[in-house]
Amino acid sequence: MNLRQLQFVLRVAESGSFSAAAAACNVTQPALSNAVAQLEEEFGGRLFHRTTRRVSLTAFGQLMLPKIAAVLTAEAELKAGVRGFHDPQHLVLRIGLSPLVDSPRIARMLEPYLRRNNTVDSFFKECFLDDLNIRLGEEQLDVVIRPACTEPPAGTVRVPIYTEPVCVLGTGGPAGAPIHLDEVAPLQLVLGPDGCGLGELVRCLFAAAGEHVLEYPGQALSYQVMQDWALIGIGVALLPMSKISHAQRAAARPLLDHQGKPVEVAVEAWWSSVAAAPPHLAALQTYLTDVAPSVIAGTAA
Amino acid sequence: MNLRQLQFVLRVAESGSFSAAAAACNVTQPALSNAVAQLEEEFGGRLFHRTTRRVSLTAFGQLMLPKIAAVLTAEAELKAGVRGFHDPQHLVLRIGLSPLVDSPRIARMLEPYLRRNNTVDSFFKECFLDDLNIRLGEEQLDVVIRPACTEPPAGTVRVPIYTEPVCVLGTGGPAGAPIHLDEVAPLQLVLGPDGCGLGELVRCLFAAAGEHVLEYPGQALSYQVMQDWALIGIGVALLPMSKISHAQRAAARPLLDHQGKPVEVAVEAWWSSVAAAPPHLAALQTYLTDVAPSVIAGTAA
DNA sequence: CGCGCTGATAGACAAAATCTATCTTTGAAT
DNA sequence: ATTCAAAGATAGATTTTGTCTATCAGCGCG
Repeated sequence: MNLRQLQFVLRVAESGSFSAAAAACNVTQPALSNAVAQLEEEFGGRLFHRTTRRVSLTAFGQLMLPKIAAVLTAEAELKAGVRGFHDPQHLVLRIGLSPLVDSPRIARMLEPYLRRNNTVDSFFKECFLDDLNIRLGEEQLDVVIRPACTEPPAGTVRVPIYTEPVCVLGTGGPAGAPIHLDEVAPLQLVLGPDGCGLGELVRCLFAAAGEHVLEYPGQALSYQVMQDWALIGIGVALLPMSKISHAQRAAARPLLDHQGKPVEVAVEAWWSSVAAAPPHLAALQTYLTDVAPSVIAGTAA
Repeated sequence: MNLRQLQFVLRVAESGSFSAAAAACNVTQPALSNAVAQLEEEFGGRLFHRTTRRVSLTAFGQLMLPKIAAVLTAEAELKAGVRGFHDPQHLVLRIGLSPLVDSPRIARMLEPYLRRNNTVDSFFKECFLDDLNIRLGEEQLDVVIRPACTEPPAGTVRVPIYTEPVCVLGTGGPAGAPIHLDEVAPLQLVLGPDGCGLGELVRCLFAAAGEHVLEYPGQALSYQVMQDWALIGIGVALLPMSKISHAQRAAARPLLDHQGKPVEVAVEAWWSSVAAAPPHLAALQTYLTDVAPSVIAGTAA
């Protein structure tokens, strides 16, 4: 038994003719004839009385026809469900954010997309990096925006969104003056909440420069606490500019790497390339790839 | 799409393994693997997440699985009809279920009946409440099992089957601790697929308590999605305990009404008192009335 | 009694499904 | 960290299935 045979039977019953049914199904008459005969063999009984002039349902056929139709209806509902999934009436966009990312900037970046797609409800969820990956994998989130410090799992698309300078607080040196990595390395570092990406970022940075990280044993529970600790001299804090409170921005010193270039944190959007993407998500992905960077940079409306 | 592919998908979902499913279907693993991949291509999205250690349904797969099962059930009914035509001893029992009911529990409840009446082939159909009523009226279903939230149409027999507690997810409060309706009322509610009975139930509940329902404008397409949304904080989800995934049962908080009593969903069996009942259906009706509640309660063998 | 219409049959060909063999990935155990 | 085993993916060969064209056979009509 297969769906095609059932379809053929239904069409023959509708049209009362094998030839007409074949034409309606875009197959030749022998193909349809064979298929029906094969099904009848499997069922152990004829579904149709055939004369060369007239085709009619047998008693058996009359009994089976509603059941055959039920199978095809269920198939149609399945197909409709597939289509409905790709074209849902209600559109939700679930965005996961690392605590490290500058969420106002992301909101600004998404504004044109959300304005154009005004039926889309967006929802932001801030979580640690591991959690972001898990939720992306489990399809609880559609897009994740996070620092680019590690490789994504296989089947992940990554698109750069923006970069911002990493600054140092608590060195005691001249406010706002750039500072080299090797000047920071001997100082004790105040680390932030683990898993947010900042710790990894700093460790990567130091490893790349061949420096050792001197970590303060305590762990600050928020970026604000890191700044407070840096202020009272427990150690120095490394933070992206956007996470430094306005009161202290002036004091923050841009970090330079061993080549004298500003150290930046690169923020990317990640999403799964294997999950089915309904149109509003596909549109978002295109938007993030093509438009978003220029919006962030301020070179587009 | 063909029936074989659908069968494969169902078996993979059941067994959680491509290899095991292949063995169960008497094909080699690559054959099954290809067939599923081909269906996924046709559907435009993955049905399963695969690692070499674990296979799990995607969100898309979770939505499509009931529809796939519906096609295969319809096919099985057709086959049963074919058998029944050739062998009138062969009897069919068609049971409609609201998505809200705990189908494993129903299967357990029916087991003694089916063991005693072993010439009866039973079929379960999951449909929305409206659909259940229509199909009962049209005699496409013999019995319907559904929540008791509305009055049945005239000429319907109703028999209580079981009740189960309604729980709340996503409140952020202490895991497992009972929570009052008036604590839930101010929170935004994530609603489930419309027509399944849950929405009606919740609205009845709140109306009875004189509370207003604050609905999240989006509509989750499955109970799993409701839980996902509750988990990421979009709102709180009200669900019968049996529909909460095992991983989250511990976190679920039993709902209490304004009198401090646990809120329960009452599940009933409905059938038409006017339709002629062949002996195997009459026996079922007696069984449901006299024996089933004690089987469910565990007070009978 | 042939004629025309319709469905069945036959053989060739093309498409698909399945098989065996092998590779790759992943999660766990050492 | 490294290794190992189990599970799914991939490749190429083979078989099966489905469809086509061409033709035959039966029924009803003039």
